[in-house]
Amino acid sequence: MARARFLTPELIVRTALDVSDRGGAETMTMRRIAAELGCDPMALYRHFANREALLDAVADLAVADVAVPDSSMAWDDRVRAIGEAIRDAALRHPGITAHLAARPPVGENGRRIAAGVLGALEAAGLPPATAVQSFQTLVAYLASSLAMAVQAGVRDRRWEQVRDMVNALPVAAAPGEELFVVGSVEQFRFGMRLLLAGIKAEAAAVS
Amino acid sequence: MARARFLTPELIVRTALDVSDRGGAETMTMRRIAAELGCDPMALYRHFANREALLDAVADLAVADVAVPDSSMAWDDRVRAIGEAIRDAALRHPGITAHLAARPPVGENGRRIAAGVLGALEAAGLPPATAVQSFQTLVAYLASSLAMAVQAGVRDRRWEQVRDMVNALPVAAAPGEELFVVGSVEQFRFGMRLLLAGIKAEAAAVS
DNA sequence: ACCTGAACACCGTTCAAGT
DNA sequence: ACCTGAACACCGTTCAAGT
Repeated sequence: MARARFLTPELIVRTALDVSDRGGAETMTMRRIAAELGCDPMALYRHFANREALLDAVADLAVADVAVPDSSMAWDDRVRAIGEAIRDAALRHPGITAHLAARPPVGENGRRIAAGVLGALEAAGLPPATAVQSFQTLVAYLASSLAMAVQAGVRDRRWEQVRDMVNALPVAAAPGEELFVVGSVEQFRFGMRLLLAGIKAEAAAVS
Repeated sequence: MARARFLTPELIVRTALDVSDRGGAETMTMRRIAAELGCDPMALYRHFANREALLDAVADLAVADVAVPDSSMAWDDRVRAIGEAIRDAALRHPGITAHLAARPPVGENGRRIAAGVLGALEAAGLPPATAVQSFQTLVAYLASSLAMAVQAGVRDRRWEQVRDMVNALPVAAAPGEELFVVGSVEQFRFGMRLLLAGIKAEAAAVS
């Protein structure tokens, strides 16, 4: 093995995301990533303080290809588009989604996307303080939705318990089962609709 | 040590929550819980299939004292009250909150609370399918909010990065910093307000 | 029937050493 | 300057054995 300093943060992060894409969250260990790179586990600590810092960078990379629409698009369509793009990114990289959901990424891409959402909310006519609060609410909803979408995607006995519990709730009349699927796109869009309606009400109250 | 079968699921779960309350999530290991009980780690596996199953039970116990208001209370006040009670429970048991947020509890208490929320949503005049979708949206929002409330509560250098990122977002005018606090009660209530406004709009569209 | 103990196959990370 | 290797202090869980 060449001893040249071939190790860069970018290469480590890309390799870690690769490992996670192939084997899931639990395979993304310092030892496994190092093995993939052909280096000693401890070499990674030259570039990241610890495992969490590395996972932060991986989470930010996972949302790298989330596009932020420009202001020619209506503000609510912008928010919807960004939300769907983040959800798609999470489904493409399920192994890092739990980390993504647990802590909003504060790296380059996280900040870029956050600025896009906040811009849309200000275009909605919200005063800055309300825009930031709405932004935070959207982040909270998104985070859980990503995690749920991924968990619903894997065939998981444990997650089916949640779906079964929701289906067993006492409702007056039983609609089609497809509506009850936890983590589905339809469910995701319904939640976005509620939040956007709430934001519109805030904007209307101001103007 | 007495060899009598003193070990029960209830005692194990209560002890685990105790350990978590005192030392946080990372101290809640099979080995540590067993040490606290004065038994062998493997004795726990006689009552729980694995660590995840045990944590599920601990999460359900953590929301045991969340009260569900009866139907004399207005439906939206009921939803708000349950939300705040769950948030309070999470803050009282921060060590299990990440698990609680990652997977809605499907135990006795989880089902009881779920039925309470769903009852309130039907009282709002939503048709069953919409009520279930609204319920799921509330669960998603709540889950993230709990995790964020707990993370904001601990003095955590990493979490401060998130707050700093939000504060650094380009807004037209800078409001008071207290509005920007990620995980605050005010922020939590604002999100509930958005969702309840959205649910009211759904109910109005039906009637 | 219920609990134990040793063992397996891992972890993240520290520290002293190599080149 | 950068990487290595052994070691530390842990994990969850399997399996065969004890009483």
